[in-house]
Amino acid sequence: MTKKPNLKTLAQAAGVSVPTASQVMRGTGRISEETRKKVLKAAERLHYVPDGRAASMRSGEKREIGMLIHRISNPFNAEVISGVSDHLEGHGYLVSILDSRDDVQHQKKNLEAFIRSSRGGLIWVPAHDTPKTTIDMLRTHSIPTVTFLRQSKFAQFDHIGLKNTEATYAATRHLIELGHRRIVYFGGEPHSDVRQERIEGFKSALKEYGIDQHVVWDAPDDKSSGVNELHQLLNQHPDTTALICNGDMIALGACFALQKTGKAPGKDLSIIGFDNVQDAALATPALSTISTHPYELGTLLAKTILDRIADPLQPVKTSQIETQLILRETTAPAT
Amino acid sequence: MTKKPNLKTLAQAAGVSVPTASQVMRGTGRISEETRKKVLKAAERLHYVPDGRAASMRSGEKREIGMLIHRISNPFNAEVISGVSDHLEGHGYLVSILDSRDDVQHQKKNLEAFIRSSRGGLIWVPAHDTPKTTIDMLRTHSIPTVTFLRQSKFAQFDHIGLKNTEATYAATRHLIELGHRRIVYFGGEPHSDVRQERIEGFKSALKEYGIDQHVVWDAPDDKSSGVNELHQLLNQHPDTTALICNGDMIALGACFALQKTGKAPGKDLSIIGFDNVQDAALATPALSTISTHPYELGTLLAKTILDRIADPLQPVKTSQIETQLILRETTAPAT
DNA sequence: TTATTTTGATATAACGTTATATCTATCGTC
DNA sequence: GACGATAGATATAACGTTATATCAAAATAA
Repeated sequence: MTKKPNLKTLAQAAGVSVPTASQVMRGTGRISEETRKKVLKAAERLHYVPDGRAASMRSGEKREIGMLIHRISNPFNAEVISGVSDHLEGHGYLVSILDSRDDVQHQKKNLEAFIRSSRGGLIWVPAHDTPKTTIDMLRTHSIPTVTFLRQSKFAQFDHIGLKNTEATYAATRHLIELGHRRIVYFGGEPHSDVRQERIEGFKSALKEYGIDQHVVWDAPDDKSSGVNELHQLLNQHPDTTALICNGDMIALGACFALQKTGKAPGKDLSIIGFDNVQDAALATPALSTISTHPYELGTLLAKTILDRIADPLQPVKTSQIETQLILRETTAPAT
Repeated sequence: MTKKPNLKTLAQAAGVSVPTASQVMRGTGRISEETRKKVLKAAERLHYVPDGRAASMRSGEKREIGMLIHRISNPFNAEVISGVSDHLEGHGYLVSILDSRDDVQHQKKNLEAFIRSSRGGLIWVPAHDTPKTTIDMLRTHSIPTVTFLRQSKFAQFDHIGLKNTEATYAATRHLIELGHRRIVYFGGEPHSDVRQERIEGFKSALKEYGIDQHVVWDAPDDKSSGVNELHQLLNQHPDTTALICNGDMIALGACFALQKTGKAPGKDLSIIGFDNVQDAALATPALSTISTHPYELGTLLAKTILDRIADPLQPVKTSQIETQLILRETTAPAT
């Protein structure tokens, strides 16, 4: 077992000085073709790879971007990650992912380790109820940060969100024009800001059509929750004819629960999801939903953090991604 | 904007020397209670956080473990990640994830960056057809590595896999005992070793019962592929009565395609999946499948890499996780 | 008492890079 | 042939830690 080669080893093997070897490896400085070849050959032979820690410490450059997100297995997030990675890898960055599991304790631990590891930037979905102390920690270390989906109450970071209010407004309006009057907003956590924006659009469409009553039903955003909660919802509000859901998974769960009781999504209850996950199109019946553009969101995130790194003092930027109402088989005129 | 504090700043603020400050922060050495408090107070005030790069470079310790996996959005992998993280965070490690997308180019880039960043260890699902050069790169830098699910042909790493052969043997045998004779192995890439192991079990069960003919059908492991490929499969082999699938997603896709033609999974065609993802239980009809234990797999991975880091020269270890046949509604006696 | 150990701190060097300054040939110019 | 300019290399210091050796003062032992 030979020891790991470093610049000194490499320089000796190539018969040059350490700075020269360094310059060859980085392609900087004035170097003759002859010595360049000598060094590269030696590097090849020794399998030399520079130590990023030392390089980063000395130069101040940080070529690693971290993403800290709430659910790594969420297919929407996976698409975002692809968008971010494709763009940043093209700029010579390594993108690594941390999973907070939407838990502030995990998140804090991860962020502490993150700060210690001195990465170049953070692309972040803050966990629900992220405390001010966590934000302060980030701010004092002035790490270039971009949030997405969820925004922090306590600080101004660059942010990219979805046009949540517009999306649910359009969806609700569509249902109303189909003749629905008893529409329920189904799913999501009470404290979620994103959800609050969506409920905003929901309510304003109802109001516009003179429908005063509105029902909002809290429930976790997963499939089994959709299955379990639907019956209680229908028990308590039996005149419901349509659902705007906080996510596709809970919407699909609701479809499933409905079918179990012999009723048909679309025919007996109109349902609209949110996210347009792959399963939405493949379900029976196919789920009407709101489509977002996660890959483009990822690309935009990458550009935004590069801008922020390039100029840390520029004013904070915020943008919103367009959404699109996709009508499939779970929406139909009210009977 | 004040500059980032370092040990020197901290030591000055506390009125002690740099090594003393360092020792207080790490809780090592002989320190009086009085100076300890002084330093900790100053650290609090300055929001001091040590620079992990410098610490790691000097001490040789690497407190970050990377996972490089083929599909970050796969729910099975997400569970594995949870198991790994829970265990390793308890030992003071940061776990970060890289996504190779099962593409050898992406994988190579990621590994190069990984080596540069000098992490403490790698937990890895090698991409399909990973070339020898990639393995060589890893070996020459002697990074503690554990593979899971897929094993490398070119090198001996610690490895944790599933009892693939046993699993499909048991599943196939169950189908045969239900009276099925025309069973097809459905899904997976031709070059996959994992799949090869599963086909092994499939074939040996058939052989044991004197069934010579066996059909293996190649197809990507996702839902839409299951939808698209099923009809061609049934066209070419119309006497098929049961399917052993390479994954739950393709199995669910097959169920969907079958239902579209008015046939019933279980009744008209028995289907067994692999993985026991959440959707398997929630589907209609509920999918019979093979259950694995991803969280336990993660825990075992964490323990294995810690052992390897503690003693890099110990002999290579390999283990297999038990599987379990879960019978739901898509398996029934042959008619 | 003197010698010896223990306590609590510090001085110094090292990890592997890169930025900056410096140095020596060689070149072109007049 | 003297001059400055330039090409191509190198010496030195610095990034922020921690390991090791050292040191003075206090405590203990002989």
